[in-house]
Amino acid sequence: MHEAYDIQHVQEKWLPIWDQIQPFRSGKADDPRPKKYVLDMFPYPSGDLHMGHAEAYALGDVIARYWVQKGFNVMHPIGWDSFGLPAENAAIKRNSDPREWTYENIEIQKSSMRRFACSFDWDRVLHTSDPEYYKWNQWLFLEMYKKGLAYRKDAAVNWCPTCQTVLANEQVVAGLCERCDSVATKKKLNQWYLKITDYADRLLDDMQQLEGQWPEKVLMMQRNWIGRSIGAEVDFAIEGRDAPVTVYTTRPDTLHGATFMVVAVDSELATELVTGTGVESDFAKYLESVKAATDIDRLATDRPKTGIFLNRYAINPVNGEKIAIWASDYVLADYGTGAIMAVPAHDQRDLDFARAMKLPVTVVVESDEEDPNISGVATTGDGVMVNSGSLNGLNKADAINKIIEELAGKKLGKSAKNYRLRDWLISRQRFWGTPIPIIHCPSCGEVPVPHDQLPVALPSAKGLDLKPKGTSPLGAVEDWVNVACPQCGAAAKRDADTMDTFFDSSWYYLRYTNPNLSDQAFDRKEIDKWLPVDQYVGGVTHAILHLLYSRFFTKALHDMGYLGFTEPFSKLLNQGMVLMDGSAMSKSRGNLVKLSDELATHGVDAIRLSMVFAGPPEDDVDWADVSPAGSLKFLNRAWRISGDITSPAGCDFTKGDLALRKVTHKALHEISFAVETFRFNVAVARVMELVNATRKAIDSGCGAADPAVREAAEAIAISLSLVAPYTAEEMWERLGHKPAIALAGWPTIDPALLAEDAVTVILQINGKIKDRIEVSPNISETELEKLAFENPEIKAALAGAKPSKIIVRAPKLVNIVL
RNA sequence: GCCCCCGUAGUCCAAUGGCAGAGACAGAGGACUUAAAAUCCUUCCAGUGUCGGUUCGAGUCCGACCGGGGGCACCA
Repeated sequence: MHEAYDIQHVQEKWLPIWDQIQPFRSGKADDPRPKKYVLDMFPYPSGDLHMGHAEAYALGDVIARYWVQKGFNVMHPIGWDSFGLPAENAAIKRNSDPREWTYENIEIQKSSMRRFACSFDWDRVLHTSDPEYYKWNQWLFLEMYKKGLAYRKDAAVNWCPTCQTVLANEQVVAGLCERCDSVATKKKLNQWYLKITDYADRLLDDMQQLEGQWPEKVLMMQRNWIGRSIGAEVDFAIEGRDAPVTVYTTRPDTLHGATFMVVAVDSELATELVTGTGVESDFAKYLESVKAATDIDRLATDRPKTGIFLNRYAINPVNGEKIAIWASDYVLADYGTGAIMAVPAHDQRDLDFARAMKLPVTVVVESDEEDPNISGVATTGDGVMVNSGSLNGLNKADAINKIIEELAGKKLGKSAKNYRLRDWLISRQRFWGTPIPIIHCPSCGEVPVPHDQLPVALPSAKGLDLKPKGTSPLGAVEDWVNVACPQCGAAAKRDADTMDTFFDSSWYYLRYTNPNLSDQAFDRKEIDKWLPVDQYVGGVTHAILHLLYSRFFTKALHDMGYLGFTEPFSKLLNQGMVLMDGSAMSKSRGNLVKLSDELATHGVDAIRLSMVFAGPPEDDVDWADVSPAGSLKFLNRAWRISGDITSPAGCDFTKGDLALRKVTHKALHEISFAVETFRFNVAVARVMELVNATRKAIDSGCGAADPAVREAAEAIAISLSLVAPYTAEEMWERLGHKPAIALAGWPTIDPALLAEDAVTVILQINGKIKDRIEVSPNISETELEKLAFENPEIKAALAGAKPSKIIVRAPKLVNIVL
């Protein structure tokens, strides 16, 4: 019988020893190693860890442990994103305080992480629901308030009728609440916003720094989300109104083709324009019907155009034509100026509207395509300007430049930019979040809570009705909400809303530098030492929200003088999801795989290895495709080698078998390269090869006593320590070393051992392989060419024919072209 | 509708423009065993979605199409 190691025993054996050694503490002041900040996205404490966590932390650990082996002072912290709705919902169900559920779950996850052998620095833990943390949320909010980055406004906001709270734009997905999939509605409310739009250009332009360091997909998603558009603003005089109406257009070149104007029906402008026209009641009816429609209705792509003529006219500034003003819901009140010039010939939406309302269509760009009047298809491409006065004959780009110049000269327009990005709504009408540190005073208005009164702590939820009812439960806590105004002392009320939890996670990576600091959010000296994050690891689900907000916070803090950098995460790795049979795991789907079951059956190392080896880290892992049993088999195979070694620890490797030494050094070299380029699956494959080669050397080669075999075994153990820490530690002990292998150090690679003695050269004729020859890797091109022509196969194939071209790539191939 | 990514054995996946197969899963056969498990060894299988181009040479670069996935979407 072949021995196999006892997984559970090995796990229990090493955990207390590692607790003692603490190989991953990064807080020592005199640490001479260069720094590396490796960060895993922190979890939400929603019960025990699941398969997705296991994948994410297995991958993050490969990176963190690799850099430790390479001699870096790695900060690899963990914390909990512990405010949020699930805790509140659980509290409602259990009739308890959200704190109980939250901190219970944190303890459960913490002990699972320890067992999973995550290389976290347990001295740097934070929870966003601790008053010591959210105090600094409040401080940060007030700093932003001072700078005008936090402000209140009335607006129609997204509202989830089930969660009974407002939602950020980013939290409405296809018209549904991202959390509970209820149809989101609109509600007019006075709410707190952060002015992220002030940073739109920098959020876009700074992505240059991230090119090649972040997944292209994420950069693309952020670009799409910010949605910068470049165009012009044009003033249209309005009959019977002193001030003109400004429209935004990306196609000022088509201004001569503007045959009507459309204003957003739900804009103040529309209401103002309709007043006194006699169509007020029809307008009101239309507005009501639009308001009744949900976002779902609005998103229907083939929805017919609707609208109402406002019985008023604008004057086209370039040709003096009187054009009708309509109100419609296809123009958005909160984008651009809420009013557009309609050019039906060259914009499909305008054309659809014109055809529905029987409005004129004037072609001003001539192209090969059919007249939109006939085809019903707007021509949106480039062409030659016609019917456009001074622009006639120009192409699109030239016409845009010229018209903007002309309009600017007459003070009728200018170039302009617009963004799809909107300001970030952060008020939430829920209990389990950071209270907004503002006091509303009847005479002083909004008053910030003075710094020495922070944190504004959450009261106990005891006896509180947390059920969603549209206003914050905090408003009902009399002795909490009623306070004296810090300015005039009069009776005033606290703002009862709490902050979006994305606020909490937008700066937590700064706090890890000293999570226990009590007089500041963070210490600039520590920040300068550790930040920016060298490697961020997390799911692509946060590609827009969390990453965009964090980038915004970093830039805002930079501008306030608190940070010396403008991008928080230098490198980003997005791991894929763990699926089962092709779809996301869920209880209702019946394809849930429990992490605890998998760990009990196969052990921590085999599960970690399976996650890492399943494929490229960015790809989804289908658990149906992986074999944890196979992983365990391999680990046993590797472990057995450590027991076969008969040479003493510390023996001289240079006396070992040269062939195996070369294999070992080449493997180490390739494993390093694969890890640094995130091809962890390839790195594992290389370790497997090394194990196979070592097995062969022991059984039928140089034998177990050869120092090269020990060298190989130690290389295997150290490589495996990135993925399978228990097995690696066990091997290390059997090899006669003391723990922890995590600190063993990456073996030094001897470049001389990477050089091949002989390489195979391919000999081709017309790209077809005729023969292979062994040559020295240092062979010159002329020498190689000579050898090729001396080769019998080549000679035979050539049969005296004269080559027209000879390609020599020493020491790889010779291709003779006839 | 606009934009992005991906198509390699039965499966998951490797391959700085240079021998398509590194590694694994599954399958088949064998060794060991009274037998099984475990272990070890051997082995089968595709020519890279399709068509065209660039090149001495294309899985890799370019173009079109087909298929799959994703982002944005009445954003003027």
